[in-house]
Amino acid sequence: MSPVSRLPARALAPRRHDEILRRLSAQGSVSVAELAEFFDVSRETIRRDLKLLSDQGRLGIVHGGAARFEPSEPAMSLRSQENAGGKAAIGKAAAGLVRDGMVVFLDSGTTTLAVAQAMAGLHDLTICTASLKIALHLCHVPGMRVHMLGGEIDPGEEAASGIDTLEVMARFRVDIAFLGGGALSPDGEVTDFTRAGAEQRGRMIALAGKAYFVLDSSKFGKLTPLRIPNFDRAAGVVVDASPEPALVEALSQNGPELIVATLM
Amino acid sequence: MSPVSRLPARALAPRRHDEILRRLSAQGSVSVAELAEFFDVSRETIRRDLKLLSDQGRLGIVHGGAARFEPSEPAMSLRSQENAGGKAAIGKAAAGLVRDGMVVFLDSGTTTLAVAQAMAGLHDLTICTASLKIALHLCHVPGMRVHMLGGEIDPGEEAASGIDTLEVMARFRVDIAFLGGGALSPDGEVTDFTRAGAEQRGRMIALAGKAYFVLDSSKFGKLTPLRIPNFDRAAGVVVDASPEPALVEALSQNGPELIVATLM
DNA sequence: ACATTAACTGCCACATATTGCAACATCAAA
DNA sequence: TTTGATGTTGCAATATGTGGCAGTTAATGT
Repeated sequence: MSPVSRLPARALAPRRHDEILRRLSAQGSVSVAELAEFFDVSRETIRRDLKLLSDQGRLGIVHGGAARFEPSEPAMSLRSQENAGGKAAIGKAAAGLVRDGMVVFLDSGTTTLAVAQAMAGLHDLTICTASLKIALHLCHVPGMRVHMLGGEIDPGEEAASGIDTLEVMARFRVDIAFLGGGALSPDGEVTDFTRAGAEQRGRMIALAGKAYFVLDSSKFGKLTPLRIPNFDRAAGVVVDASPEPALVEALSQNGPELIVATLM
Repeated sequence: MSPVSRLPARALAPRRHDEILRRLSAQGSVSVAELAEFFDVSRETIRRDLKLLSDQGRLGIVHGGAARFEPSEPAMSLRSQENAGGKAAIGKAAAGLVRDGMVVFLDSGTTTLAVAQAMAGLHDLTICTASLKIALHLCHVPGMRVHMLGGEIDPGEEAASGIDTLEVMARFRVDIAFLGGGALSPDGEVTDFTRAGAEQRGRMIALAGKAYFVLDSSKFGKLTPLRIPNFDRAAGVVVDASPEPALVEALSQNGPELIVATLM
């Protein structure tokens, strides 16, 4: 019988392996049938791939597919934080705004860390961050290039800041930025604790194609002293619960879109 | 589409190499067939191009094409467990060379991480490092200022490297530096795996008041391809077991002092 | 400008690797 | 136990890799 028609462009073996590992870290498990269809190869080929990766100790084979060994270690660091569910929802919604191939800036903070963890399923991203934990986490996700911004480390944030950070940041062409913040003030603006932080975030709004703030609901009532420059030019604010109507109204006047994320 | 993507039917060799690398960094992998058709040259020619670029260490060849270089090395988390006792001894001895108030450079690697952990008792240090884990660990130790060097993150090392790293590094006045290495060769020199690594370490020897290599005994017999510039100007080599007499002799001829650390 | 040299390229033959197919063994759930 | 899906293995087909060789092209020196 004549062999099946060969597709002109076929994924190279290592490409498949990367994708398999990426799906694993995103979904926790993969099935042979699903992968075979996705790559348009036979199931045997997929099984051979899985066997190979299993021999390298990078996954475990189960009947019907494969599963990862370490049950999401990253989630651990999040669970210790408060409002973990809300942050996860924000992370998922934020990751949904990202397209393959983009250059992404991730600010420091626990909410942006949740965004980082939700991006495991995406391809070919260039990540630019000043956060040690985000860099450490994302550098192990296949197909992501991580650029760490250098500078003095702030122990509270576990992130770099200062002259070097600002300087190098400006050299990136950033498609989308996710920024943290100190509070969502009653007049519909995101505000910050420190002068340096507000300045850095304002700068990033100007640099990035689109800039989103990610804030969980614990930041709603609060007041912090510094407004963020260029706030009206931000693309949106992603939150995990709907704020008071007055706040929503005020925010809509300012410009940025309000995105309320829910768990599924 | 990018305006760069149009090329004459036939391009000179260096032009092809540029385009290949461009596609590689954009797509993660390239196939021989696809490139041959695009440049309108034979597959052999493309393979020769890839071989050349591979010899320069700029990509990795796989069956059917080439992929971005990600040598599937044993993860750092695995390596750190090997010879833990020896590394701890080295760390303690190395920390003993540091005085309060110094500016300390710490290279990436598992042995230098042990040095970082052993420095907990010291005060008023300024730490300069490219390693994410070292920065994350030391930033929580009271009385230490940590400066993270930025750059592209190498997943295997969990550390920054590249242009930005070298550039910023040079701005520090470093009192003492602790460097890793790939191997301690039989002729009494420390050698390295990669061009970039050797260059960065050689640069640091020149910059630091005193530079010490820290190498555990598993690195003794090995051979790696690149010598480290300025090695004779290093202050010493800290190890956890006495190497063969011939190696000791060779090392003493080269200059650096040999320091054998023991667990007490 | 000319000649010489070195490098590049394509073609060929042969070695190797990857993949799909088919037959058979195993597993898991009803 | 039955049944459908999944895993395993040998084999053949196709794609890819390698080295030698000859023709061509670019680079260099005179």
